[in-house]
Amino acid sequence: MSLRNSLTLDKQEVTELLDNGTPYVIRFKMPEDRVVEMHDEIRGRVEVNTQVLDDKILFKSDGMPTYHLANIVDDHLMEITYVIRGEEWLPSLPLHVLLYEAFEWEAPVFAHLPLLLKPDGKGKLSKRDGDRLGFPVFPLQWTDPKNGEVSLGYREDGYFPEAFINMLALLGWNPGDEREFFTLEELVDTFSLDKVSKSGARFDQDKAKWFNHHYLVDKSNEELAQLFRPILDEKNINPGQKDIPYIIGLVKERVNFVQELWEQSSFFFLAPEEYDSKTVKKRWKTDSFTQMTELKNVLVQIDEFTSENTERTVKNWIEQKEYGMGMVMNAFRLLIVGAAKGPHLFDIIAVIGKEETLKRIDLGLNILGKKETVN
RNA sequence: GCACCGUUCGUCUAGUCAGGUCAGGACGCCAGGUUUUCAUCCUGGUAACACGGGUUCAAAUCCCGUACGGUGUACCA
Repeated sequence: MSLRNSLTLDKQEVTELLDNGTPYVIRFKMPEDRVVEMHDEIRGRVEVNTQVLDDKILFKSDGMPTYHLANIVDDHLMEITYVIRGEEWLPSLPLHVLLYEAFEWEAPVFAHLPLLLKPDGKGKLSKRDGDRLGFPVFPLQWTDPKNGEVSLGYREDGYFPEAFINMLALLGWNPGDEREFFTLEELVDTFSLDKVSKSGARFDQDKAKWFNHHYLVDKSNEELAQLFRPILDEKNINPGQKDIPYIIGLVKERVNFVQELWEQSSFFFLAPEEYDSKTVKKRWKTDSFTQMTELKNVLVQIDEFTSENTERTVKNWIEQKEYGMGMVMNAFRLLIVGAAKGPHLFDIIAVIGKEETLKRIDLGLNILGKKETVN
């Protein structure tokens, strides 16, 4: 089967068709049998025989150039020296090289980057995979102007720009040593095409989270407090005199994202509304009611309600009474936090203050009551 | 189908060009330690050279083949 064009038609037919305004395209006449030698910065020498290439369309029937032509002309005019693009363009490279050659233009250096693969299964990552698996594939949230479809973005998911960039840079590239944290500036200095790997890289959400955790912990408490404040507003929390940066400092190592800060710090602002049933079962024992009642009396007498002071006093009391440290502290934590989580308990009660601490003990004592028997 | 590209722990990868330490690191996972809880943190562990030939004293590394995978094969980019 051959093309019906100026090469296969005789001159008169061609003129006739042209005069009649018959739509036509302009193609690149591919050399018959030639081995095109190309160089890719990442893959090295690549060869392909023109026999397997067809006469590509350069101008569409509407007169507009195709990507292939426009790309070469545009890059040449802009004096582009490096073309760095995804591996899916590699099969088009011979055409592009031949086009530069036909124009007698100097071709730029080409580098074809490995593809980002979907986390499960095979194939390159697509927007649909993100929607399906619940993670973003775009750096920023994006709305398709055509159909209004919204795609998730890493920024909107709570990833820091520096964490995202760091994570992405290491997908398909590495510095050749064991460093793995890079600022943008360091990447600019360190990145080189010859360290780019050839095979596709699968995105790993766990590692992305780990990067974010690293950068989050690295940020100052003040900066994180600024980011956390809108969340408090949203929850209608009035922090009063509470030192938000200090609180952030106590909990930031336990989270990967700013938005997770709330569930790790809500008890600094609100008394428990319910008590985690598993923790109750495990930590609220027969003696707990009595011990907590006694503890309350101990705490009432402390004037300087600092972390160090309450800790010393409470521990002395526990030793004196020969109660179990774990026994008392876990029950105490349950009353203050409502669950078996959170930072150093004495730090927590120092923040919420003596009055609130006593209130929460009363509240818990009322709700949990006295456990009569051990089952 | 054809062409091109690729293939080291579950994942990201070092090592391959200039063959020669029990194949190294990180994430994850597991165990132990620290701790009043959870998390962090520390220590340890788990786990890979796709397969088959060849070259060589010696192959993850060089050569050939096979398998598998990816991409491309649009008047898209």
